[in-house]
Amino acid sequence: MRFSRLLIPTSKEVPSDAVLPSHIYLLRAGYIQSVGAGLYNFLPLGKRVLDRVRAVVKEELDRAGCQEVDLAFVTPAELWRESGRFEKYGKELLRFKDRKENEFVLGPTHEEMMVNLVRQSVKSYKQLPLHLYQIKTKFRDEIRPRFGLMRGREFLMEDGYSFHKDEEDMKREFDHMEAIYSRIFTRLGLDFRVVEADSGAIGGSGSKEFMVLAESGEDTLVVCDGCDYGANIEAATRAPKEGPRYEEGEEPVMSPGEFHTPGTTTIEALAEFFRLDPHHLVKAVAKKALYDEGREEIVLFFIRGNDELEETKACNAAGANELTEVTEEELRAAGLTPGYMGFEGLPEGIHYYIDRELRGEANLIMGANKEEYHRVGVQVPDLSERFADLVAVQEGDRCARCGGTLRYTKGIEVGHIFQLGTRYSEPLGATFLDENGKARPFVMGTYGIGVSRLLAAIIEQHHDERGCIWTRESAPFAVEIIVSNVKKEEEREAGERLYRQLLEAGVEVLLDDRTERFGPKMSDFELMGIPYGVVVGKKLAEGTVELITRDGMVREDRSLEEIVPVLLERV
RNA sequence: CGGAGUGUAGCGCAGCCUGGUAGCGCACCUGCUUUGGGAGCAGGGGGUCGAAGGUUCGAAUCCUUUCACUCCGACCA
Repeated sequence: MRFSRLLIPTSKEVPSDAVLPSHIYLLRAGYIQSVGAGLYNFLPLGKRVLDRVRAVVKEELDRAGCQEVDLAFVTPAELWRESGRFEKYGKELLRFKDRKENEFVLGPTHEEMMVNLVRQSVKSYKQLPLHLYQIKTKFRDEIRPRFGLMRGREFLMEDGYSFHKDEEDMKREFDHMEAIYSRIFTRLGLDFRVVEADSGAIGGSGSKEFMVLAESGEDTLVVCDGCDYGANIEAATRAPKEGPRYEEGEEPVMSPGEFHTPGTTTIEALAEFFRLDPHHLVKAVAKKALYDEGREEIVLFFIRGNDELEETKACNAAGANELTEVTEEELRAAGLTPGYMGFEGLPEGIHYYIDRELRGEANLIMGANKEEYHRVGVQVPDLSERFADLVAVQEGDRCARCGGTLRYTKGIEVGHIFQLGTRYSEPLGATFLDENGKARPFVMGTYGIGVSRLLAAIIEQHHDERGCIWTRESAPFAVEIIVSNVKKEEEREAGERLYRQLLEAGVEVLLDDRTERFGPKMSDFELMGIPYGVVVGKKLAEGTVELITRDGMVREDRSLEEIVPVLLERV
């Protein structure tokens, strides 16, 4: 295509609200245009990249035996009520009514729709397994959209759903999709890691996330330097934390009892007061848990003094939709004693959970539920239903698998696969007849790739101070021919000739035939990030052109005869 | 949802305090010159100043209401 005819509104100005390289460059290079909070238009260049990325996803999925479908974007609210997610999904669901006052939502994900489709058309185990997917716009009314394509409200997502006769076959497909997704991200040139994850609002048992490693990622990952363990902080586990080492006979031993501890409402103050490592102290974290139909209650979480509460884990333990902050006044109103709370002697009816690493521990200090008093020599009773994994893995903790050291790193979530089980098929009454003619709910898996987010992820990982650097399978064009001065007949003609040759060879090529000077053309080339550039200019007199590899801006002179074969070899 | 801030030409901004003909840079159009790193000169087009109401002889400017957007936090496949 000809640059002079393409709508590529590049800009020198850095958009004031953009901070991430991907956001800045995609806007400046004319890939996308902002239209509102979390809403973007894809301009010709952006659309080309989107189509290429989408094509890679489609090609791999089709080859893996998945079937593409396209479901309605507007979905009846009734389906969401059936699955129980109308409430649980919360404010992210954009709801509205049609002229007949029927309620609808814009699809943020399509489990309900897909189960509905399958329950109407699949009746026998002979039709299983079945994997259907679509690549479609989704809408989630995010609380705070930001970072351009990274977290938009409207975005393009590949969502796949597999249906199986049993757990075992579902797990087979889950592993299969892990391999397929890995192929997709590898083809797109991404450095990523597959990590264990929390299942969030989608539900289900096991889930894994595909994380593109980048400083600007919004997710914190825990990785092991000794093995290939990796997990989202929300789901990461560790070997039980070891306490401080003491000399023989130096370990703290306390006889049970209450102790007057004025002014020790924080762990630091308490550790100071007893001259003890916080490892021996029990921290109480209070949260307000929100449930369906607006029900809310105060829940307490007890963890070690040197640990931090991991909210997602805590939320799962409490079975709540959401946890929010609770004020000191609310705590007192519930009969609690902020700063001095412990799990013994709590008022009736207060729900609490204890971190599983505290099970069986003794010689602890914890609040006595009495102003200015702590209990010492506490032994944790075996209340099996109270224990849960509640704490955030910290840097330096030990790996549960190999004992190696755990570290944090940042990642961009570009894919997520779930072992769903019967989470949706059961409430929606989606069943098939097995070999014995018995009705059983489908066992499901669900899989998602953030296609538009991938554009941002690719740029986050592949850019320099001048602009984008697209990878081979994501680039809007493979080659850009830069005619240095189109008013020079010989340069223009040589450029045109090269352009025709590459087109005939089937190369996606962009010809910069604008009357601009050399400077702006080079800057635009660098900003847009097309992998290869060919400068037709000065050196034409010697029968050579300049081949530029965008990644690293490596320049080499090539004769007019060899330039086409050389390019064909590389793209 | 809490805190802060911004809405003036396509983009980035000044003007507002102290009311009196709506400006600057970039971009755009025309002409000439220039052409290997975001050119120069000359001329030109474009804005119901986010919206509604009020005060006033007169409102971008003061007052009230409202909408939108952004940032920080909480939150979030």
